[in-house]
Amino acid sequence: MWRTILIFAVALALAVFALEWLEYRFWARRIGLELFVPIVGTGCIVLGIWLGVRLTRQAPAQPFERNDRAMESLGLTRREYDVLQALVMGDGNKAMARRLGVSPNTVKTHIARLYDKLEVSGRVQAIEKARALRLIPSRGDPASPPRPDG
Amino acid sequence: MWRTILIFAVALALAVFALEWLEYRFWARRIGLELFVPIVGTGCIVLGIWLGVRLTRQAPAQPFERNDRAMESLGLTRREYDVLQALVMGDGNKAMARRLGVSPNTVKTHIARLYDKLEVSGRVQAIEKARALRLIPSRGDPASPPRPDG
DNA sequence: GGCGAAATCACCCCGATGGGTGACGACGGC
DNA sequence: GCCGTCGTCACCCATCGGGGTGATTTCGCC
Repeated sequence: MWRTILIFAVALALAVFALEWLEYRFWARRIGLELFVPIVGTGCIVLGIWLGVRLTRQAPAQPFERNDRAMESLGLTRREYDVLQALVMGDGNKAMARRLGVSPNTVKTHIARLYDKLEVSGRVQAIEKARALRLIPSRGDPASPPRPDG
Repeated sequence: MWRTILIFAVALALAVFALEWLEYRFWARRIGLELFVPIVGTGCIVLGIWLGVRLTRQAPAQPFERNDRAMESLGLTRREYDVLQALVMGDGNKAMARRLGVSPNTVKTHIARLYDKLEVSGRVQAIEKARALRLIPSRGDPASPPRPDG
């Protein structure tokens, strides 16, 4: 909000200086006030629209960043995060085991720890909570950028 | 885009009429051009910002409309949609039965039909597909407006 | 070398879940 | 009246999923 006001003030000052630079008094007498004021108004409206668009567009284009703060506060390990991602695919434990190249029993262990740390019971709730904590992207989120740690 | 231009033109015309109504020539002479033009400019910039905000904020805030076309092409019945909604909550069959006021066996029947129609197997996949078809809102979607048949 | 965390796997138990079949009442359309 | 759909419920059965315990290996760290 304060940023908005600041930028607005700066833009206004710039506009005034620009008008001064254009010797607006001369032009106002030359072409007449009836034409000059609408011209200035048009320019200011365009400037305002640009400002408004500029200031309000920022939220929609976030490409999903994993909430690492929540990651470590929960103490999620690498492997638990792996099974979380496999969980989202709708895999059964057996399919997850194949995907991760481990035994189904191992998958079960990781899932149990995952439920424990997320304080949920059941796959659906786990996915729901993981999305709420932004550990994994929600439907419609843009593709996540590649990250060095995987 | 055309709507933008139209609204812009209308707003500009309104501004001109407003200035006319205020007898701007009188005021321009009265308080001086150096003050009058910035005042008009300020007003126009505010108007422009309002327009810009107004015009750009509507695409991201679509309040989720259920895809009724998919609903009927799948042939989902009322009750099947009910269990779908309960499914999203992460309920077990027993909890769903309590929520809907029917027997767990009935819930199982509806769920089986639901899986059949959605061509999935398992709760997670069902929710995923339902979201993809926009039968139910995704995480982060605004609350759905009340619907007479909903 | 010792320690702890992480990862792996096995086993048990039992309730939950998915798949299938059959049945009954209600309701609307022909 | 007959038929199809919907909603409801019951039963069987096989598998899956969640909870718990215990064990081993691997790895980094002190």
